[in-house]
Amino acid sequence: MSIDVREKIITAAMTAYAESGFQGATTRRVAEIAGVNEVTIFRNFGSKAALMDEALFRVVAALKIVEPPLPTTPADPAEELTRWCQQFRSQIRGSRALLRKAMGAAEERFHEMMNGFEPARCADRVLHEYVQALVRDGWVGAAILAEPDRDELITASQTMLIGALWGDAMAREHNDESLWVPETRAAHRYVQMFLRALGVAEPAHREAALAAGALSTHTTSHT
Amino acid sequence: MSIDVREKIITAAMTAYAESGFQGATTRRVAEIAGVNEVTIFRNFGSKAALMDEALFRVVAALKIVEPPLPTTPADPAEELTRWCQQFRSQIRGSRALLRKAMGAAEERFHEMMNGFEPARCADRVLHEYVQALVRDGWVGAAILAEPDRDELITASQTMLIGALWGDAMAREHNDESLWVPETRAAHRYVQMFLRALGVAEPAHREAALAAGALSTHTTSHT
DNA sequence: AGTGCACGCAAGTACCTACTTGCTTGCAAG
DNA sequence: CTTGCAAGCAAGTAGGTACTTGCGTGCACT
Repeated sequence: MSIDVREKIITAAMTAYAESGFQGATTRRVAEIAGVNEVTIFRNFGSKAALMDEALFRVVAALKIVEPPLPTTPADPAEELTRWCQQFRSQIRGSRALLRKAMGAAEERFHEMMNGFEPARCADRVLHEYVQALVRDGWVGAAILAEPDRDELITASQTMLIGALWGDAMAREHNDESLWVPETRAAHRYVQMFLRALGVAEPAHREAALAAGALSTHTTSHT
Repeated sequence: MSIDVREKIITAAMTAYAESGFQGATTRRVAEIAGVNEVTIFRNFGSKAALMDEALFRVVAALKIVEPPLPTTPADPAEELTRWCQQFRSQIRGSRALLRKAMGAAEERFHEMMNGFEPARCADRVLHEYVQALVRDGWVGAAILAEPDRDELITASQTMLIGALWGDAMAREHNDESLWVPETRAAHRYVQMFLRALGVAEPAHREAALAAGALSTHTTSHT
């Protein structure tokens, strides 16, 4: 049974789908790319829709979970977030062609899949938890904390960071180069502005601030 | 010739395209929606591709230009940007279904169209100019201006704002509600955090700062 | 009244699609 | 050696697609 015919077919389906979308990814083309007879597809998956569903599921699964995840207690926000954002961005970018098609063509299925994963491990949730930890551990600036609408402001900044990463991964080639930060430094810059908006200080400054103020790091560590 | 058959067909094409994409928008369905015979489509546009091209062109054109544009000299950044962002967001949102399909299916054509407009009036350019004006007129905080990479940081914050608006318009329904700022206040919040990241003060505070410093508003008004 | 013109209608062409059927071939375990 | 299973191959089915052709019909202008 060669190595595994199913695997070859699925990756071929991903390729074809990324090139031409669901309707454009003919069973003939998929078979050709996989180096397999067309009937083998139907014997293995039953129908084209079932095959594409499985292929799409895998892509979305690989997309939604960023490894390694953000730590539960921040130590160096700028460094940790930059690494995480770079990883997230490159995951999206790796499947951007397929994602563009799937967002439009398989709207219903795509929606289900995006919501159908263990939420706690999904990228946006992980970021949300991390930012909550930043607030809890006294990283966030007093100016933000004093705002009556601070929760909405924090949520907005998360949306902006995730939006920047998606936009960068998906639309960079659709716009003039001068409107983008060079790819190698992009994630770093987004994180810098994100932290600046939240008033998150450098680790050194935070130590000083915590020592001066009445707060201690470990009082809020449970619950 | 009724009112105008071409118009009816084009709007029908948009509807069908938004529902089912290029391949899914059958000439039969378009004809049915328009209340027109199928052959009339071919007599008027020659081919399905030509029709869809024209429909897509109109949508992209209406999308890329935000009216009213941002002023050339900022007076109240928070107010002006919020209004503009709300408008931009709702323009995207109005065509979000169609855009999702077009981004995937008509990738090549979509790319050409997005780049094919008078650049000076396009949304991202307009924002860019406005931010340059903010810097020029002394709105931006000293902390940012002191950074050696300030240009990249400013570019990054623009990307984040535009990314947030696109993400909000396109993906709001794909995620848990708790991860989003309520629709009515969303644009306002993005702008707040955008200005905070750039260190842009309230108009009142700026007056004071300008009076205290050596800068005057009109010295840098040309070139 | 008469002359175009734009549209409706019915039918048809050529092609591509997902999916099926019946049979052959190779290969691995008993 | 034989049995069974997974894949290849060739041909076919039923249906949908863009697009064409030929003809009838109503309406606007002169």
